[in-house]
Amino acid sequence: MTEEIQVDDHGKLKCSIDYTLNKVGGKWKLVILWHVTFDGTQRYNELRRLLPGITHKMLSQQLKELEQDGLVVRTQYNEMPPRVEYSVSEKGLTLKPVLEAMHLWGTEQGGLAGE
Amino acid sequence: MTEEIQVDDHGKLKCSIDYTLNKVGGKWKLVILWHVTFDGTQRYNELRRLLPGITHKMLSQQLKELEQDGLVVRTQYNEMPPRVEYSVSEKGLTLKPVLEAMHLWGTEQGGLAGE
DNA sequence: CTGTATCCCCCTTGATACTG
DNA sequence: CAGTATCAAGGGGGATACAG
Repeated sequence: MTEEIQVDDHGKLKCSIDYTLNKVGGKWKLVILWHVTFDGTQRYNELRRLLPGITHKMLSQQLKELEQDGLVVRTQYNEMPPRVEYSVSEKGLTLKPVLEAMHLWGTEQGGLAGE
Repeated sequence: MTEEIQVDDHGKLKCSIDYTLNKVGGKWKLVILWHVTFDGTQRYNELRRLLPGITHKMLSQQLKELEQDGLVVRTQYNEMPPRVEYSVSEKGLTLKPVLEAMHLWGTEQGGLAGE
């Protein structure tokens, strides 16, 4: 299969894997999606807690991109102090198979436990 | 699920997604694995053709890491001119569900075709 | 053909301070 | 609490040359 490789005008590869990586590639996005998908709606600071090592800037940046791509939903409550919640969108839920496959692989390959 | 977040001594997240990203994250590895998995064994230069935009350095570097992680197998023929073939390993095949999930998602979200 | 080594630029990321 | 702005630093990645 896949004998025909799709290439655009600039010579860039256009395979579906590539497309997916462009949307959710990088160090953080899939982990963020994992949490909002399986742990449910999270506040901004809760996400910080869940993602040790992430910086302020990275988190807000990645969240903004995920929101712009329609993968997460941002809900702001105009209270004092402010409260903002992030949840997975319908579209974001379509990534569940990807998340589950990666979770399963990481688990089976010994990613967790006393290593 | 997953209320217990695994963290190591250095405060780094230790979830299975994270583990997987460490092994096959980045711009190229999953695409390389896609090709050797579904298009079969490939020579070095064939891979270059299949991955428009990749540089010499990146390809050999990524291949080396994939080989060291046991995900691809490198076979060298001592001929003249040299010939080296890369194929997916048994362990590499365990990533098939991940590749398929990402391929499906990329396809459904309109990653291919006239966009 | 299949790499490795070197140099170097730039882009991502981090740290910090500031805002609503 | 939930961000944004700014600046600086580091390293990932590119171009090129060289090697087996």
